[in-house]
Amino acid sequence: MTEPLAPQYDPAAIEAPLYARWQAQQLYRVPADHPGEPYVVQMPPPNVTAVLHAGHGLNNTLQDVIIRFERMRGKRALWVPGTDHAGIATQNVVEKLLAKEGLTRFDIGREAFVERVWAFVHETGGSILKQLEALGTSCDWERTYFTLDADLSRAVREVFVTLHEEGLIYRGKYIINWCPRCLTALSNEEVEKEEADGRIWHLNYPLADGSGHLVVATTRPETMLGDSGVAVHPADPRYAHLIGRMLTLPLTDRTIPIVADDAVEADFGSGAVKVTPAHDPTDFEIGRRHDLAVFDVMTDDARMNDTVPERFRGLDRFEARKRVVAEFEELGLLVKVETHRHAVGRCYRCDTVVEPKLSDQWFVRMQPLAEPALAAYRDGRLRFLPERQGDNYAMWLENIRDWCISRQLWWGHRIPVWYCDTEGGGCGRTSVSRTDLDACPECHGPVRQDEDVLDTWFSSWLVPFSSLGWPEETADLKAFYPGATLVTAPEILFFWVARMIMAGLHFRGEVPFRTIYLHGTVRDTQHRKMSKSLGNGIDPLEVIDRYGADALRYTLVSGMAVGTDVILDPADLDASFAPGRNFANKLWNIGRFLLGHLGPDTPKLADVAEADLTLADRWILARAEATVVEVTGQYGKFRLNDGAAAVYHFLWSDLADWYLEQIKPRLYGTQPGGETAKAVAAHVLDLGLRLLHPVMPFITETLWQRLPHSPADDSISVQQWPVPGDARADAQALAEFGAIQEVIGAIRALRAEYAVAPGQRVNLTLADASPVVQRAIAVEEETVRRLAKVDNLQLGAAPAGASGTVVLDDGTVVIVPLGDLVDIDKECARLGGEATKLEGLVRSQEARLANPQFVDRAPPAVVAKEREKAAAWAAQAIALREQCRALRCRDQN
RNA sequence: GGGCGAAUAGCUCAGUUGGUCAGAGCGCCUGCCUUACACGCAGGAUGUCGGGGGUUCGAGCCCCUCUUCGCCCACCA
Repeated sequence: MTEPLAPQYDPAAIEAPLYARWQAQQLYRVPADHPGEPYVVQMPPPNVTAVLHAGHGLNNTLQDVIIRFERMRGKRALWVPGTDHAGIATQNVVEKLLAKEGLTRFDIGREAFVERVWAFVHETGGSILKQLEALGTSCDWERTYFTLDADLSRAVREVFVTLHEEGLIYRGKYIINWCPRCLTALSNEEVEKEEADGRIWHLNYPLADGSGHLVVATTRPETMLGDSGVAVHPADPRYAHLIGRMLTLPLTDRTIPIVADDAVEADFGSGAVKVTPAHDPTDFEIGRRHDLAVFDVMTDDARMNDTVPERFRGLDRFEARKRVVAEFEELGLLVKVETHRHAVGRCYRCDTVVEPKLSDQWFVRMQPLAEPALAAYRDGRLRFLPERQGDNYAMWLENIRDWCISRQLWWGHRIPVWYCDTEGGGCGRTSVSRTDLDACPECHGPVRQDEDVLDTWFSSWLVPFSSLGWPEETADLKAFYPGATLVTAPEILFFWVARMIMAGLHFRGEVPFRTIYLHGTVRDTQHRKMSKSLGNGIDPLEVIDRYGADALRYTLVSGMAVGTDVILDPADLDASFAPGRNFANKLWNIGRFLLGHLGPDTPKLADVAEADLTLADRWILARAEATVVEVTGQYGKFRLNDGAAAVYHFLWSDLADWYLEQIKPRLYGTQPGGETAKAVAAHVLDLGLRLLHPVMPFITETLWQRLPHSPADDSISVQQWPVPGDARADAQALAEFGAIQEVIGAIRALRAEYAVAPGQRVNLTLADASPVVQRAIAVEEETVRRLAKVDNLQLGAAPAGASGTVVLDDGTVVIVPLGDLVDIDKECARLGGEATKLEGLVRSQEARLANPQFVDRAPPAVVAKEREKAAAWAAQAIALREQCRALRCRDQN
């Protein structure tokens, strides 16, 4: 792999072959006995049916940057990939496919359906992992897991049975969230609340004895068919006399009692609440307290069932609502309708309005699991980035509710519970078992396994240890648990992150990771989340195809500050990915130019005599040193964007714009010292490439392999991370070459201002040159001549004739005689203007320094600094005025 | 209803403990195809740092308040 670089940067041509090579070399394979301190990152397992989207791209890029950085730092860096069986999501996908054949899952039956899903998963599932490869992800693919694999299933079962034994899993009849489209229960977290403008109907319920009526307010009139009471607040004087009396429930032949309950808010609505125990969690509790009857009036798909009067049966809940309201109106029992803003819960998978439903489900008692998880946060064992996310975490744990884990689905881990039915002549025993049961352990009669499966998250909350072989005490488990950092989106903080922490503490006694980096979301220019339905998504594969994975990665990383979103314009990929695309192209050309001059004979920096180093050499080495410190610090703080920006600046501005320009004559052989320049250039490019490698792995590898001293068949991704001392700190070189840059900049600005033809050479006089400038010019005069196209260069007094002038911060006066190009009056006006500005600054500065409050209270260092500033400005202003006078004076001669 | 966050150049955002902090990238303007790169080079313009008050010798940076967005949580039917 050492052919010369192609003239054109073609990411497609380098990326895929490199990835294949890394895989073949098993660079990211991490056995348990791998050297180094462990650093483990668990990839948030994408849904097995998922297609790569921008969110995956961002999430996995960030993880890859972190893992590559830590790997190069000598850690035993392991990144564990996997996929999630994604119960509801996957089942929905396959059901849709079936629907195209005109079939439902009930038509083909459970066994055939599950087979069908497996076939689908084997056929198309997991392709997202292939897509991740295009990003350059350096995970250990040999460890790829699937949450329905036998070993992870075993862990799931072990956890279920253990928690059950500990009394932390129970079954019971409660109001749960029910999705009438998916036909399953959902956990609280799986319901997305959405504020919506709704209505609230005030309905008249007549007293049974005809002596009056009571008005109830409801947002869901259709549920009145299931009412079994009306509740008022015990201390509400309006209704005190009615407590205990009976009402006739309209549209039905039922009589229901009026009860008093603290749960009622007297101020809201009419102060009287209709109680529907089967269709509302609060009502369920009220019903329990007052022993009210329970009327479930809906089918699983949210139609009115046979318990309601015939004319309502079969009606969808929203149809039924209209019908009920209409009938109340006809009967003159509709008092009023008001608009009302309230939260509506929707299924997070299909967006259907969730129905509170009374049913038998399995739950995990969360309080005992939440307490240690909260303690781990409070005592600092967990760290959130951004920090404020920790409050979210704590708040959720403090108000935790039991977790409904059973799902009425077919795709997932079947609940390991077997019933010995009494109707079948059995003993009625319920068996919770680690192994499949064929017969009742008690009476040896036939058993029936629970029909339900477990919530998808009941397997993914275990992956920090189940992916490492648990419940076996494997070498992997010892070597890689606990992990170091979790990188994910805040959306799954409760679904996944918090639960992993609870499971980790409960089953392993340690938090599964220490740092939780919750990154932002990729959004469009209107700040909308990218989604398929909005059609505003960016396809990472298309971006990779057009600009390369490196360009995608750099753009994402550089746009991602901790705690912020990344905004990209899906309609303008060119503009969106310009930063990464431009930078990658620049790097390619830096490589093409520099590597073309380097060869096997290029000396190592260590073999270059100190005395041979020019100021420019020392300067770029000092810049490299500073960049090593900066980038290492920023990556270490997960400020990946700041780290990336620092390398960007080093490679583009310092190396390409200045150093490479400076050494050209030495490279071309028109000046001596070529070998030294090559050695320095090779050295700092090597450092820069290492620092950039975590962000742009492909192009850095490509260039690095062509550096003179890179071992053959080696990879930059397993090289050592640069450390301070790899280059060298040199404040003097920074200052002196900085002065050269200032002088050149001043000349260029003058040239531009006076429209000096690009090829035209000018003369230069440096008056009042500071010591730093003098020292710098003594050794880099040629650089100034060449980069600013200067002919004669002299230190001393201003020459005769019209000239342009710039006064540098250190007082050095840069004078470029420009003859006819200069309009003396204009130049004087310009200089005078600048002088006036400076004099203004000096005056305000002097006022400040004359203020005893400031001089006494501000730290001496600050005061001294302000004094220096004032002096420097004053000197500059004087120099400007002086130049103006000199200009007019010379003009007269 | 509660909690949290954000408002800085045309756009997307940095600005970590108050004293060169008014910055970067993209876009824009001017001039250049200078034998690595026009996805480039050189130069340049642009901001009462959301409004108002306050603390301080000194405030994008701290406090109060208002306005506008966003996120999370929530059993007032």
